[in-house]
Amino acid sequence: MRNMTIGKTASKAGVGVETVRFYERRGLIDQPPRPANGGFRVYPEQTVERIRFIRQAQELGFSLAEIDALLALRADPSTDCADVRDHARAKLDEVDRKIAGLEHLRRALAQIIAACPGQGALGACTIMDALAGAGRS
Amino acid sequence: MRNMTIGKTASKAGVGVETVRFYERRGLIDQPPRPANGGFRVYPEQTVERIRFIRQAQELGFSLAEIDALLALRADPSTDCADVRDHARAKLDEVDRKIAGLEHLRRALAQIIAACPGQGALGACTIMDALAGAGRS
DNA sequence: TTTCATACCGTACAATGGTACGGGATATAG
DNA sequence: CTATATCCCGTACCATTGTACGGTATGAAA
Repeated sequence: MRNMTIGKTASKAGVGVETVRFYERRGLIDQPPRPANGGFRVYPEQTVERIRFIRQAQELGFSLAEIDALLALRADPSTDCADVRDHARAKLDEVDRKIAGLEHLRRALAQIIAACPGQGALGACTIMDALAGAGRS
Repeated sequence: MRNMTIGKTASKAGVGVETVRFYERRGLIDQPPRPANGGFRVYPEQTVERIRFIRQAQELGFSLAEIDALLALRADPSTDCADVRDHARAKLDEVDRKIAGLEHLRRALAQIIAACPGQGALGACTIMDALAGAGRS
């Protein structure tokens, strides 16, 4: 099953053909060898694994730009495991910050909902008041 | 201070001039009266408040499309406060779902970081293993 | 040999919320 | 009167992660 076409590679990796070409343009996967001038791309099995790496990292919240960096780390023989862990930690911090922001938002929303009388004309709608910034400085 | 130019209105509302025109194109704020044909936009004080409403709602996590709906509710005399509360509750649910997703992610990241030996060659890097999908089915 | 799937390429489009630019008109201050 | 600020409009661009399309070439199977 080695030396696959792009379609075979894409389906094995669980992505679309266009996605593979997109990753190639993005520089996330190597230019595959092409017979002479302009023939079909021929992928080694390794490429499937590389695409899976990309998708897995995406599921862990890494952007393609960050995955670029992870792949560079992986390719560098002088990389220590601690370098990789630093990236993971930075991402964890980022996730924590996002959660904190959303929880802040959640509290604000919950509060204006709790203060809402639940029915009646808009003139007495505390949510509309909150949106209009009634309590602004 | 009524009957302001777009620049004055924008700065009072705390946004850029382009943003005001963008909101107008988007239909979020009314076409302001224009003297005869093609003169300058002249805004009433009300517009400043409307832009503030938009920004406040954005801070509470509403998209411009959702703010469209809120503004329509506000303009409709038959709107009951409960209608507004429904929107706020739907947004709260959405925020809750986002938080849950991020917490899921957080756990996954924390787990691979905890399993990391913290130093050493990449061959033994459990984070890289996790990214490569070592444990895939 | 004909047909069909698949491959190629470049470009445009999707959603979001603006920002920037170019060229021209006008208002306000000095 | 002149200079500068501000306004006008239409259009393109920013970032992100792909997806879609049109036209063409090629490989493989029947």
